[in-house]
Amino acid sequence: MELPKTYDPQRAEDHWYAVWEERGYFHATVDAGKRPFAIVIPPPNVTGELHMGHALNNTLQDVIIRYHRADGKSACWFPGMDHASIAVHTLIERALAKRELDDLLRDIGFPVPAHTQPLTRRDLGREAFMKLGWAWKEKYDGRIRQQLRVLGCSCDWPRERFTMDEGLSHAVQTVFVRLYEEGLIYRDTRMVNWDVQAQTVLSDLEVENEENVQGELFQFAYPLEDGGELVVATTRPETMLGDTALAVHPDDARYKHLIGKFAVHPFLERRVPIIADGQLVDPAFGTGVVKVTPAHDYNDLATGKRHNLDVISILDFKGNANQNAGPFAGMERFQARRAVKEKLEELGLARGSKPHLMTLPRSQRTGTIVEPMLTTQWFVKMEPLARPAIEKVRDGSIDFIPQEWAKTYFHWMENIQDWCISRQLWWGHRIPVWYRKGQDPMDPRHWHVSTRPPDDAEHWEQDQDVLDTWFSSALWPFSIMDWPAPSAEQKYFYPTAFLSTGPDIIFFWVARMIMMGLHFMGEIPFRTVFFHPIVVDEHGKKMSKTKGNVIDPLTLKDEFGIDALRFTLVAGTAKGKDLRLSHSTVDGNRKFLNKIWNAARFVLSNLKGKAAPPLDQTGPLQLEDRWILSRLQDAVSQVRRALDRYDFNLAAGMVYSFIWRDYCDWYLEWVKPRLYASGTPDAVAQAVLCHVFDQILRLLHPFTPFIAEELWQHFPARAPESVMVAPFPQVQPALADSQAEGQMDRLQALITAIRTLRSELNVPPDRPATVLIRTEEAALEDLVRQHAHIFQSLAHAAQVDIGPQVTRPAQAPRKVLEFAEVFLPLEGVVDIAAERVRLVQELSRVESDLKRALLKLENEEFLRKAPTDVVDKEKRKLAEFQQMAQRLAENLELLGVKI
RNA sequence: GGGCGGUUAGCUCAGUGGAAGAGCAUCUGCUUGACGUGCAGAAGGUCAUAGGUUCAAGUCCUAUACCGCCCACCA
Repeated sequence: MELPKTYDPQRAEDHWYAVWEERGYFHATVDAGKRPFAIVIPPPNVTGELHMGHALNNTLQDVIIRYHRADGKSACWFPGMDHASIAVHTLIERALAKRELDDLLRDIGFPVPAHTQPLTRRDLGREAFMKLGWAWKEKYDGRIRQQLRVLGCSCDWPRERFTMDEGLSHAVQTVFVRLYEEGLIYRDTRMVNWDVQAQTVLSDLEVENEENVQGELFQFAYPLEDGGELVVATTRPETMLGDTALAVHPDDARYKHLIGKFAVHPFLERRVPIIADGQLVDPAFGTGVVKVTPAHDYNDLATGKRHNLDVISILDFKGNANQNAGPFAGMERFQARRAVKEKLEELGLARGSKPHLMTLPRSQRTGTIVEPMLTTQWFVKMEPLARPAIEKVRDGSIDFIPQEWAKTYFHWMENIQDWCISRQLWWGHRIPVWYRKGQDPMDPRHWHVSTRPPDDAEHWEQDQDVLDTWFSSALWPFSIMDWPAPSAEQKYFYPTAFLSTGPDIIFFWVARMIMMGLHFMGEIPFRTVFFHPIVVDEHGKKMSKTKGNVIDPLTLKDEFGIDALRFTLVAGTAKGKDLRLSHSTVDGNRKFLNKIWNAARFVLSNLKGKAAPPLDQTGPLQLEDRWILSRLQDAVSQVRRALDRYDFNLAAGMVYSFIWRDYCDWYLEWVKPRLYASGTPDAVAQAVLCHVFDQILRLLHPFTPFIAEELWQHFPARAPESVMVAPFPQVQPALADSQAEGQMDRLQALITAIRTLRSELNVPPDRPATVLIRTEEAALEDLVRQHAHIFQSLAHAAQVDIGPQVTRPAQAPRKVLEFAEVFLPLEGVVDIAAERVRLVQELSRVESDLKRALLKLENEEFLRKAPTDVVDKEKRKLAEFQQMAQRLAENLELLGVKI
């Protein structure tokens, strides 16, 4: 039963998770006798690696779910994973190109070519690619699952779902069909963001703008039909191959006479009209002439529509110049740009260039520069969905924490654009639309939109595209509960209680879940959304692979234990602040866990292997017993309050300070004499020690479940059989004892004063001394007399003389408190000069406080306008300061200082 | 170009309009029989700046500066 001297996390962590899971502690059922509390996990990408952000987010969810489970609710954490359509595509295609997937390809029976050339998804074909996707998924999804277990996440594993499961796919199709039938899904040809590498469209959100890129504004001249030239400026010279107009401002005197005339395209057989457009053209920018390329620019397309211009696309879907590019056809887009510039130079049409700061749109996944491209896609009309979703956050039905994110949400939702949901990919939910062969695919009369293929399938062709990954994510809170079929889970667990996620996906995911939940369930998907902080390194820099400052959670587990990491993450989760993580902070919390471990050793060694009797069956409580029990009530109430408000850092901080400061530093030290002094340990002290420690383990369990369980199991007569099923502590008002706290405060202040004197004067702590305490308070006198033994054990006071009659020794270190003066008469250790300096400093501090209080109380406005309790408090303070100042002055006089 | 945060001790952060706080780190003592992964004590702050509201401002308001993050199709 003897515990080792230090805590070894590895053993406990490897052992307990399996036990908990096997006993079914993570499983929650629909139970009318309990209140529900559900969390749905933000499904990790199936091919992903668990990084620090996951560790944080899942730890926070685990803390909350364990807390509510222990508090008697049917607490269900729904786990699952996301198929991550485009992310998986990118990974697989990259691996195919490097020929890293040959083994997997053989596994699925694909004839792997003998050569070692890069492979693409098109080499495989759709069917083989899907097989490969599933094989990939099977290979990697276990890794995530395992990593969540290592973190201690108490997920209800039998409920695990995958976004491409049959059931969830059915939910996706159902939603698509219903939205289509409601007119909220439509097909349209418009300009979209095109990723030339993945060769698919992207939604606006999947485009990341790289700011302040140094580019150039290139100028060149268009020859005019009637002679002369018009100089334009552009950052993308190659698009001139698709120019179908030159635009000037209608009021621009320089060009007014040219409106309606034509320029001649330098390379292509084309007359380019000169048009007037006040919307497009800012006369002050560049040359005041804009080349118009409707096929490759949003503004130009709008201009083209206003003026009925031709739309000539010059790029294919791979980003190469197409047949419309004349002599440049076949060139890669940037090669074409260089070639066009060279050609213009050659023809003497180049008119120089200027450096130009610009913003480059890049694909979130592939990093490639996104091309605006005119294509046909499926869209969701968002505005009608957004309206009720805005309302539910505005009226407080859904809480955002921190609140500030609501503003971001409103801003986006109120300006919401339609959502492009089709993707030219294979891995994902195929769009449930069939087009009748031989008919116009743009004509809805020849469409079959249904969760099931048409009966005469041979006459139809299904849409080739899949849906945006986030389309299925948006349904997650109810699709995992078997929707559209009815289920007891939906009735019981929906709306879920809590969603924790990163603020980076507020639009991608949170907003869309709210919209879809309201639309299809008629009810919000969750009551609270918690946006966790970004984990940054110790210098406040974002962790990134390229910076090389990434900290791997599993490495930290090996080094410090997962509980230490968990506690660090929770303690660092302050609202609105980044979470700075460093090895040293985790190490600090490892020390905290070791401290708890040793407190347990102490308690255990004093129980002598027997269970302590319950509190109410022992004798009367001592002051310190009443005090620690009272402090416990405060800790329990504050931890609960903090967790209820999702103030994670405050909850962890409270646990930390109660255990270390109150329980270990004061209480354990205080009761030692009761345990050691006489032959038999004091049963009351044992009972209190044990009771409080039992409560500590329960408080600790949501944060650091492994060490909590390991210690729980070491206690004799533990009940119940696991800390996981032990009820979370509740406040017992009867144990709150402000009198005990007040008395302990005074005793502690006196003890601290003696220690300070010793320390400042380098009196060895073990050198016994007589302590003199001068006070006018009779009650304090009694209190101190009763606890003389404590002054002995905690302050090495051989003897304590107390009372109003105590005389101030002239040659003794002294400390002045609000309610007493403490003297430590020790021969040969007094440095009178230093003593004077200290007292003078203290006096000046007190006097400045005194002055401030006096000024306030002399202010008639204050007396008239401030509430009476504030005025009374100020008066009390003034009296205290006056008394302290007087005592200090007297003591100084005794040391020969004239005031 | 808009919007949103943040700025309190060396670091990480609390802080309800009514005496500026904690934990790390630092310094000084301590092999006190749970723990040196520890104990005790100390030092350390014009609460970013400037105005304003108030009897009273770290806290509320307005600007400014710096840092960070979003959103936006300016050639």
